[in-house]
Amino acid sequence: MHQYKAPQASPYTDAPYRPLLRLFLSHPNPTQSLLIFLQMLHQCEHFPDKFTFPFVLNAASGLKAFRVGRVFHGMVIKASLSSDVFILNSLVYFYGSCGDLDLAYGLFMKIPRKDVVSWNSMITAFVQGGYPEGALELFRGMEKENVKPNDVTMVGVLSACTKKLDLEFGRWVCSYIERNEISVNLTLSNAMLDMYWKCGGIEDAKRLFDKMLEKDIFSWTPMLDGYATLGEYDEARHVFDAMPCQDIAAWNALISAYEQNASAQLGAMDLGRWVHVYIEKQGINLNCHLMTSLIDMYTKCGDVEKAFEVFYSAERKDVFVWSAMIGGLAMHGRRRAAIDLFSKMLEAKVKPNSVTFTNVLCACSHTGLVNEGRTLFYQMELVHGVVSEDKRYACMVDILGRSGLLEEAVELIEKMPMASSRLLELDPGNHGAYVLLSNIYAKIGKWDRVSGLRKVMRDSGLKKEPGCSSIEVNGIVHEFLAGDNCHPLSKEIYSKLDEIASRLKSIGYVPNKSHLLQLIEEDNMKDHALSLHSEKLAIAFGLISMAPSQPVRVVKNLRVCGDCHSVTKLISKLYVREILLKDRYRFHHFRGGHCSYMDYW
DNA sequence: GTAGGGTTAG
Repeated sequence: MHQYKAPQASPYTDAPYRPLLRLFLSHPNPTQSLLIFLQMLHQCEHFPDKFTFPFVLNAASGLKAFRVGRVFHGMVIKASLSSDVFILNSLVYFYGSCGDLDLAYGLFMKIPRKDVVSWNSMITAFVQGGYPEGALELFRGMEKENVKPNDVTMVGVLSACTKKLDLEFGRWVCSYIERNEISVNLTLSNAMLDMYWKCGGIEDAKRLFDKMLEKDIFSWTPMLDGYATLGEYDEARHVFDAMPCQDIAAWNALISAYEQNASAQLGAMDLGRWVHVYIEKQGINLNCHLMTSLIDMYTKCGDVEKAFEVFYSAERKDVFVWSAMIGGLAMHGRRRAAIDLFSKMLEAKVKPNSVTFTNVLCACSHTGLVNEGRTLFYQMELVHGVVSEDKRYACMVDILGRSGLLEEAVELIEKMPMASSRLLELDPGNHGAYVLLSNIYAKIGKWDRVSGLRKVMRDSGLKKEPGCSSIEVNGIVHEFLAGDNCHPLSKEIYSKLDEIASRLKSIGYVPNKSHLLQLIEEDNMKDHALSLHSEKLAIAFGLISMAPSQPVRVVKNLRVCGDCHSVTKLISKLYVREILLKDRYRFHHFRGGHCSYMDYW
């Protein structure tokens, strides 16, 4: 309908500018790319053509800039380019990146002649959007439509297997790749490797890794991560030494693996130190991220001084570094130090966030600094503009409850913007707030509220984790559940517990059964089972199997109960033992009949 | 010109 025009004169081509645009749009910073693009739209008379939109959409995908991408989609339609398969594929990928799977899928379905990239874009969108089943269904759909999958397809499919932890199907995919002679490049090998590790095909992973001729950081990191997660720290160290270069991701993989592993908090301390020394030796730049991980690791392993060393060595400290150190001090009952550090943070003009407040409130909560806690709580919003969240309300309620200010605690609960019935919606996986509220209600005798809360928990299918304690003896981690008699030395452990009980009785100790919190957390237990809590089993095992000079280090997944706390204090005196007990919230250091937490268990 | 792998702090 239009007469022919030279390309540079047509409003629908940017051909003269394309090389320049491409250069700008491949800029590592997509914001810059988009700004340059928008500037060009304003300044030149040419309208972007079909070769430019994929670049532009890519930049929007990288930024997850939904509204910007929507505008581009509109421009595509206006320019009658909405049947171009390249642009459609980019749009599918764009909507997927923004997490809108419905829009992505709707568009995908409307692509008249889908090519393999269309399928791959949609498969990737499903995998990255947390819907691996959809990805696998599409893979089957491709077969039906006779579209031949390529190596990129297989990366997506393997990624879906990894998300589903489906080793069997993952293995089938690997054999499919072989049968169909799909070219296996480094990326695909790495995807296979990751799938094997994450799905538990450890031997397959090792075999594949040994067979690989070419390896990069994406091949090494899963190996490192795999061994560290398995607790095979010697192997992890070998892998690390063999790595041609160790980047920040590798370090983080290693450090976060320790934290997720229960034994990490007990026995991996040596490796943790080694990691730190290695980082220093290699002259790796300790960024704030890594610094935070190290501080966290040291405090979780019980070495506050080492954490302090890291903290003070930092030239620049962001809010994460400060918060981690404050949290670490709180965890160890170093209340003054935690509060002083918070003041220093304010002096350093670092703006506290909600986590900082939670941590500093925890320091008050653990050790009964009721006035400081109250002041901070009310300053938080007024002075610092941090909005209260349920976690911090919980801390404040805890402070008041522990100090016997039950009326004030109840008042605060009533005033909470989120009523107790809404707590589940806020944080469905966390029943800590329930336990706390139950505890408060129980203390003031509001039993109807307690049973009401328990009903909500039961109805919502909130599973109570069973209490479990671990102890490392001679490099082996032993785990105990409450009332457990699976351990080979079970008989000896129970006779040690009997001995402990009679020695405690002889000095006039009466078991404390009033710890309702624990009855709620471990409610399968009856009162008479109080003496069988997992931490007591672990401590008894430590006493019979370790040299008297060695401190007994126990890690419990839940909060330690009041009776166990009192008993452990007495054991530390009667048996002249140093006992370190790490529970879900804090680090108790028992020595000579005292705990670093005093009477605040 | 479009699609792909590890890490992501309290």
